[in-house]
Amino acid sequence: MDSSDLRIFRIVAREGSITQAAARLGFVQSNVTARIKRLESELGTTLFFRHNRGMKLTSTGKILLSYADRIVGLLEEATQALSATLEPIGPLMIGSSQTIASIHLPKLFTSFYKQYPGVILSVTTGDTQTLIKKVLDYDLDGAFISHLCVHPDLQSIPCFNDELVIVAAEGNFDIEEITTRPILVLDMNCIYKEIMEQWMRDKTQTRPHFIVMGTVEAIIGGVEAGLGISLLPKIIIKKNENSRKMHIFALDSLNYNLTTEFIIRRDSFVSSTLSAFLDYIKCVLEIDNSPAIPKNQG
Amino acid sequence: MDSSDLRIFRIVAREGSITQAAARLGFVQSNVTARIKRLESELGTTLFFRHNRGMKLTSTGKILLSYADRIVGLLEEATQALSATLEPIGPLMIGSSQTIASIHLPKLFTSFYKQYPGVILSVTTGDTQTLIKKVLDYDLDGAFISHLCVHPDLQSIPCFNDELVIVAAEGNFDIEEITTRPILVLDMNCIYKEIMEQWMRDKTQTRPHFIVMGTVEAIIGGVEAGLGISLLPKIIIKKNENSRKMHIFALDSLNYNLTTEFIIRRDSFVSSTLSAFLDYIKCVLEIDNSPAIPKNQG
DNA sequence: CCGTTGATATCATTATTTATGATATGAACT
DNA sequence: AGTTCATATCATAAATAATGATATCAACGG
Repeated sequence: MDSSDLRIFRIVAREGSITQAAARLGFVQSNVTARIKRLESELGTTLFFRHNRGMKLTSTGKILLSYADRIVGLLEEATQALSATLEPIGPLMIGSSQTIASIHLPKLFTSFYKQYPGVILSVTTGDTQTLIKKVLDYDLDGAFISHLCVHPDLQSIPCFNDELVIVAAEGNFDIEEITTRPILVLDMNCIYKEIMEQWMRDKTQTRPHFIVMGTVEAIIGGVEAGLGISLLPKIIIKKNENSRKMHIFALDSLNYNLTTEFIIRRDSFVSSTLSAFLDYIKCVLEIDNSPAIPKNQG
Repeated sequence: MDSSDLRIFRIVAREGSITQAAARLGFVQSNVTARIKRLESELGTTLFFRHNRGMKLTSTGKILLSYADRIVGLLEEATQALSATLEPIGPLMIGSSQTIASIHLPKLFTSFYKQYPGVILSVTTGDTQTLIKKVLDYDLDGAFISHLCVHPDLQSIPCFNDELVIVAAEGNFDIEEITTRPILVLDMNCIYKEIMEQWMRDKTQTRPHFIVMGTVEAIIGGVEAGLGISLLPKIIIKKNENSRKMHIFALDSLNYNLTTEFIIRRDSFVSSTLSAFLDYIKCVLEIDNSPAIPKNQG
């Protein structure tokens, strides 16, 4: 039994006539007759009494009519409910730390854009405080930040979990030695600087010397050239491991992993583009967190 | 949007994979892909995020899934509910007065039998009291009687409404004269005798003389031969008006019309054959009572 | 008695829709 | 680079639905 059968059945039941129903449906009479007969034989019951003035529902038919009404009603309601949700079109302003922008966003944005080609994406990089302010000021729809954010007007979705490693120039294998080197950071507010500061405090008595490099690429270049050491997501190094001349030290502290979360305003109107983006990142995260490919149901 | 689309959609949503869903449905993967894509384009929304491990519902898709579950559930429930109602097969014992049996039952039984060829119909004629007793004794499933029946164990459905007329031999046009004639009746308990008795009491002072003829055809023959007068449903006379040599007098009393009702036991199990028959006569009555062929809805 | 009307049923044919099979594409993992 | 495991595409085959012509059947009217 199919909903198209029920649609036809309903009209026949209401019109009390196959001919009338066919006219109403824009079908030929024989087709409607055949559909009704097929429905009856499929269900193994008589749905109509045939008489020379048309068709009249049997009690079985009346039962089916009540189901048919509910089913067709739900189908229409569903169509209504879904056609209301329009495909997202328009700008979507996302903020991000530089590291996240270079590690995670290219892939994420590529697949998101493939799904929603009408969305005009733009990424603004900056330090955590700047990004939070822009989100609060409605300059950004949302931002990826690596601090835990507890602002009352913001809500956050944990997104990425990156292993952080200390990197040093090739040949610098002595962890004690490298702690004396300057530390290359993006800016004076970045989370990597804070973590390094904390770590150095625990490890050594000396106050670390920071050099602000401005971009991730500049930091990597500086490390390779032996200017200093730095703290970076492991994945950034692994990506082009072969072409890089760096040594990796595992960071043996509690801040070994860095969680990045996506923040949005708690109150504001959620645009269709942002809504789609939120959906999308939630979906991607579920996939990435899923333990393995579930093999089941033979 | 069709229920078959929803059935496929549901499996894909649950399996999280078109390939798996196709396997489960016994379809080829490309078909499922096409159906889902068509559904999406028909609704104008994206129902799934595609990723390299399969498909994941969007929030729009989740909404549709909840509708799909309800719709498919109702379809299954309907199938269940209807397949339980078996086609009636077996004997159906009906009682009837002779007049009703000859006027109404041939047509009624013909069309009923056409609808339910598995039902083995049988008619028992008799007077009202005998029929009532047989129904109460479970010897008959039901009976057409022309008395108002108020027995506590019986319920009744009004069925036919027949105009009664007094008939006399051709040439007997004087109403005063014919009241002196004997009255031909089926039996001493029949309703026609009672009505005539009442009418004669109002009309004349003389006590009427009744002759029991046993069958309707015998009465008609007796009237034609000038043996006496009788009271019969007008339709019986009209049926073969041309071939009969009788005169019709309208009965000018309150019993002008005779109502026939179908009685059944109130309590007993209603067999599928009886249930179908009840349904059927209710339907036929609605048709006959309907004022005209309803013309509507352009 | 016979033809007309107004309904459903049947059936061969056509049109449309659905399913298939082969192949392309694409991302992740090795 | 190659393998694996997904979805997407496309020409074609198979199944299903719609059509048009015709049959049937009961009621009605002349």
